[in-house]
Amino acid sequence: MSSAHPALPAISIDRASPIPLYYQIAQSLERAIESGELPAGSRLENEIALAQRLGMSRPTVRRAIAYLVDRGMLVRKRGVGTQIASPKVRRPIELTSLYDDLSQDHRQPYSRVLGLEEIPAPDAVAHALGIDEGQPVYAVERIRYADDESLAVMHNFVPVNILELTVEALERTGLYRLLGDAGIRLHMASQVIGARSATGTDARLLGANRGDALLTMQRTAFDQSGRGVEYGDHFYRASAYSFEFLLMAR
Amino acid sequence: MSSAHPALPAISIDRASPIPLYYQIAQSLERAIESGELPAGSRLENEIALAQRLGMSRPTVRRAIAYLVDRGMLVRKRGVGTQIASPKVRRPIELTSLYDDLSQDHRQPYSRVLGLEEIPAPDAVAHALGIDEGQPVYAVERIRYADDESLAVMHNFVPVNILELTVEALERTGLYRLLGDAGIRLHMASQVIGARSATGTDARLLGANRGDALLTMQRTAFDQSGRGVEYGDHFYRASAYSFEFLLMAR
DNA sequence: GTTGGGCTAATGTCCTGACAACCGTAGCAA
DNA sequence: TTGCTACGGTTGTCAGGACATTAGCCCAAC
Repeated sequence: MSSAHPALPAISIDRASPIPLYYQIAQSLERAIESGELPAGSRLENEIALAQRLGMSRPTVRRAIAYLVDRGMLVRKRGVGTQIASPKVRRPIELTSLYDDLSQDHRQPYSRVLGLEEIPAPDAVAHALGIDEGQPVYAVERIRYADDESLAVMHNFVPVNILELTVEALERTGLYRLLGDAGIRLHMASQVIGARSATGTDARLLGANRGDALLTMQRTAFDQSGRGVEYGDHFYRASAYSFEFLLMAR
Repeated sequence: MSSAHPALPAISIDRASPIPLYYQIAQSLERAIESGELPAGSRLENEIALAQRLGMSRPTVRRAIAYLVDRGMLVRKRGVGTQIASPKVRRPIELTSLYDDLSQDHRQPYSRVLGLEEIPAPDAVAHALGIDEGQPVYAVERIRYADDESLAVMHNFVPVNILELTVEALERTGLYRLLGDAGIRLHMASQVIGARSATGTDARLLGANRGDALLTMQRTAFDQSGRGVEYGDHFYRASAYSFEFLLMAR
């Protein structure tokens, strides 16, 4: 039941811009899809026609489309055409989302720094980050609150040569923002998620009860060159927190 | 410290094969990397040289490299070159892994089917899958064991028009294998992971104790056209199970 | 009614060629 | 010694073309 006449989205291209043409096309299409100008399920123009209409080559248009297919916004079927994917599947995966999804809620996130020191990397941390044992790392202990309710206890380890950490900066903007500001772009993260019951110490830190269910996560984040940038070991009040994310096949 | 003379991996190409050239190159390179012929950190030949040596065009070689960069096996830096990524970051994300990672262990997985029936889709299930409420779906309840130890209780819902389910098939090969055999290729999955304490019923099913920490997961899986294929609501003994996976940025 | 062939339209693969942008380094000049 | 510049090497972008492969449809033949 897709429309027989594919809509012709308005695509503005600036050939003088340093932004690559394929990326400009992709963004224009993305906007048209998000705005509903190209409704889910409808067909996109075929590559040849689109290329001609925009006055550029087919490979460039193909690359733009491939980019959007890769993030799940479009679906291509050989011999058939290209369709706009359903909104359900459109969400991109964000590395930071596991961390900072709070700020997208209406709740006000806040982190209190319990401790910040420079220590030789413990074995487990060094191994995860791929650095030598004993190399100096920052060790940070924080409690995360949302609306005065304690949510999580977070332990982070960052090699000192990555960036400089201060209590003020950590409480102001959060660790991942600081990494980004230092020019470190995260590429992938290895995660382990589990659960356990709260010990007395856990409970006291979180203001919870002994035996309450906790959600635990260990994560190692790598930058684009594969260098280990941060190792974290956290636990969350299960009654107040859950992880939500998309996994892509392959 | 990368080698000044990049190694020249043996790459066998069959131009008569229906397998795309870029994919043949990518697989050859992948084998060379996995085997250690191309050690982590070493530099790859530059695109031009590689293309000439293989007797094919630069775009084809570029596509092969892009494929491997995308799955984290290679790291490219403009103006510098292409390096083999560290093994830590090399593992691809597998949708099935959250399900079937047990078989990669030495432990013997086994699922017992407690119930299999055809029911009208409950609201939550229909909403997750993007189908109309009341549409017929299979409802499966299973217990997963590993070495006679109960691990998880799994509830799955699959639209009946996707494939035919039987108790025998489910106990023989597992749901995801059945979906694959039916020609359904999973594309992405939305997941929510949380934790809670076991109720009396939970404990009885799992052979655990009331109040034990449980790891919970709800997942909706979509095929390549964005069609909802399976919804699952599971809980695991936290002492025996954890989720491990890689997240890629973007 | 069913099957099979052929046509059409669309995406998939691959080629050649050209230029741009970027990184590191070597060399030169202040 | 320090800082700037120029250059070589490498990946990034884009054009235009050719042919292959696939899915869906219509229609003829059985």
